[in-house]
Amino acid sequence: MSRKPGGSLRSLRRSNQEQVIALLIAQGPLHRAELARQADVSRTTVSTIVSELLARGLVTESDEQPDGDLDGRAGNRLLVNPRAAVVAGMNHTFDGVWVHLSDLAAREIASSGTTLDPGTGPAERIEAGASILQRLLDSAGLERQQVIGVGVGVPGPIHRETGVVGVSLPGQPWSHVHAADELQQALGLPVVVENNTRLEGVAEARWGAGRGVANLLYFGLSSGIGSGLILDGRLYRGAVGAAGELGHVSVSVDGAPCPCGNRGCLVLRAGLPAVLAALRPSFGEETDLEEMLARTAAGDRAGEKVFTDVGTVVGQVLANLCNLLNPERIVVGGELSRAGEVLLGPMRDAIRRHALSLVRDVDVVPAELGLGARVGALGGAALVLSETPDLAAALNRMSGITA
Amino acid sequence: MSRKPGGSLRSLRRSNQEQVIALLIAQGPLHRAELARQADVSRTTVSTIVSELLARGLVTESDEQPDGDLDGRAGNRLLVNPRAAVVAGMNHTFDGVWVHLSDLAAREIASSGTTLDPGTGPAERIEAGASILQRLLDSAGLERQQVIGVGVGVPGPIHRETGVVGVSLPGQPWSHVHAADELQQALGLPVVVENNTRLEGVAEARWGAGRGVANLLYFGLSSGIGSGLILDGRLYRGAVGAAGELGHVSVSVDGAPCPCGNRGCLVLRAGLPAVLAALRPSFGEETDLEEMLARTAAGDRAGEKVFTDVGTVVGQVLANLCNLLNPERIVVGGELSRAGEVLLGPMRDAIRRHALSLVRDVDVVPAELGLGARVGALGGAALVLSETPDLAAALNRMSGITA
DNA sequence: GAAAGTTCGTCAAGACTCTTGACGCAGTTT
DNA sequence: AAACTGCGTCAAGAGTCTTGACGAACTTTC
Repeated sequence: MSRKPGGSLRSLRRSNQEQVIALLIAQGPLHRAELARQADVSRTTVSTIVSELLARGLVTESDEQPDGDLDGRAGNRLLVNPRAAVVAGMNHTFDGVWVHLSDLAAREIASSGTTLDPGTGPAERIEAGASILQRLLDSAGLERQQVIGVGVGVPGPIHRETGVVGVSLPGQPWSHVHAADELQQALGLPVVVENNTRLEGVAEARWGAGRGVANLLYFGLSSGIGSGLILDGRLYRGAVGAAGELGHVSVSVDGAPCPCGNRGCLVLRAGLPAVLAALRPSFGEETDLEEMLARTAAGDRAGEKVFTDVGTVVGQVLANLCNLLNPERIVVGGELSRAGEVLLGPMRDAIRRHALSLVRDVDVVPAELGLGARVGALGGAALVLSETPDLAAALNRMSGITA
Repeated sequence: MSRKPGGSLRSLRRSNQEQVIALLIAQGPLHRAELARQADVSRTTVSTIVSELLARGLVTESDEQPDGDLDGRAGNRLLVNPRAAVVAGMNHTFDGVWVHLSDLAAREIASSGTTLDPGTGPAERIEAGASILQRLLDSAGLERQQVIGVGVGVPGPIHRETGVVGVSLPGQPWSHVHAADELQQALGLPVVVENNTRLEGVAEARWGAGRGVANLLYFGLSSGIGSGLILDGRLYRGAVGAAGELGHVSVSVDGAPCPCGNRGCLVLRAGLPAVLAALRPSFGEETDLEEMLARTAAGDRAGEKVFTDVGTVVGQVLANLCNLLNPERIVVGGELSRAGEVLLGPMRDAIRRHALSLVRDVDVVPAELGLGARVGALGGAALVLSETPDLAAALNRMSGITA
């Protein structure tokens, strides 16, 4: 099925090493006797394994005292060396690129980004990302080989097999770029390429409004409308990696024609340009989104009306989606999500009205991690953490720490 | 993460046993040297493991000659004893109950069913299923303990945690029955309860029109409209087990009101009663579905029109669904699927028109396994096969064969 | 038809890993 | 201070796998 579990005696040893590492990653500081109990091996065996891992620098001995709540001698607590191996996320948006470094326990090590001119080409963007990554690694005193993988976000749909970015809007820098290959070459590290919006969903699922939820829909409401589906705890991509394109779900069969070829697409009703167009008549051409949101929140009737309409139409789509996927929670992100309850309220109402009673008991909550390229970079790191089949094995393959 | 892979020396042995069993289940007859190569252990070790498994009756030595295509001595080929462990499926429909017995290599051992009066209550239905199962076991010379699990289909949605059947239509026998508990007690075996339609999807995914497809939508078009989602190779259930209720997806926001509370539900346009109502004016009250389908297939224009309309409306829903889930294939089953191309053609057209170009490259094919309770019973067995985390381990837990 | 070549299955000896039981140590309770 | 509890390590022993060798069975070549 998976990796060979047994095999020779040597692999038994390796397997036990990995189990010790996995326990330390998952549960933090533990002492040898506790490891022995949980791994169901003798304390002696744990001792020999731990001493080897200590020698290789993969784990370290913690000197904190564990607030002894039991009798007897307190054990020497061990933890995975946070410097032994890390994961990275890198998110390319239209504005720029952000890079995030995390340890295996999902704690931030470093995070940084830069803005880029809209005209910047993909090669230059990749270069910028690579140099930020290198800078973060240097400042943390880490070697390249200690990066288990990089989760990279780019705009647009990504073909699952080939890693090529498809076209969503014409004129965007990444169209038809073989992103997986180019990034792999530029970074010299294992790379997973994903859509920005999906990565935001992955980030919310691990650190944000979707913590601990197995079936989660992240709904990104911005100039485009995309989504990230976390189903049974894992990111769902679809056959060619195009799952979650909610913007072109049709909300009225004979609605306005959309550049995509379909009619009545949701994005024509609820995308940022459409919403701005609906707000302008009441607020004037000069007002920016920020202020329109503020005035709507303060009670502006015209603004409320616009967001009620948007929330209702989105809620109708979400109701159908609840019938189909029965998610436990829907996390709403993207620029428009800053409208808050004036948008989420009507969404909840529409779901309550249109979804089956069995599935309508779904949380609809705003995203927690904010906006911008950083969120997707968090998601990239989270994706590597969740999709590396065995983090412990990956860590165990690290030969040792040089420093 | 999963089962402890290493542990003591004893568990190393067990782990190697399980790997040998897993190879034999997955690849059929193999000889010892081949097992040794694939399991990456020495031939000596395989020999000792195999001799123990032979003694316990879990594997048998095949006497067929393997058509030696290589030099050298031919090995004695081994195979899992088909009598060592089996899985069962049991499908309760409105008409009756069907039971299916399969070995671990997914080969049919026995299959049988009976019809039941529509007024029959759940307890009696369970009793009928249990006695058929017992009869099949007896005729195959199998003990109860050799059944790894039973996948049971019942009509209506099933709550994931509690196993209680929810209400879809009033007056159906299973409403509010705690199916999981009652079946478990009656059968005295591990039970997984699922919705009929989902099990049909699972059956098509393993043996029918969805073989080898990781992302599959089974679309059941009958008096109700349900679906089974196979996502990344596994049955998707949703947060409370209600995923896939496509019948009450709304196709027009201000359509006719539906008993479910929503408006414009798909089932009001494409469910069997609605289709029959649309066909009657042209074919008369006395004609049955069978004949109407035959005459439509023979070129009846009025019939064609009805199925074109149904296919188009369904296709519009499926197009949205393709945008959301990007499935690789859609398998259409249920009674109405017998209409064939006159229904599937318009579905394909609608998908081509309304879905994004990235996702519209989806196969739309008819179900292959036919209709009736038997298909769901096949699916029940398939579900146990696919959801038993480690079949080899389950088999290895069998103490030995009595006969 | 015999000899050489290839591969299978098994045996005995040796290597490696884990466990058992004992001991000293560190901290808590009496 | 003494007793108690639990941690970490050591030495001896048990268990599993591997190595290298052998005879057996089948194919190819002379």
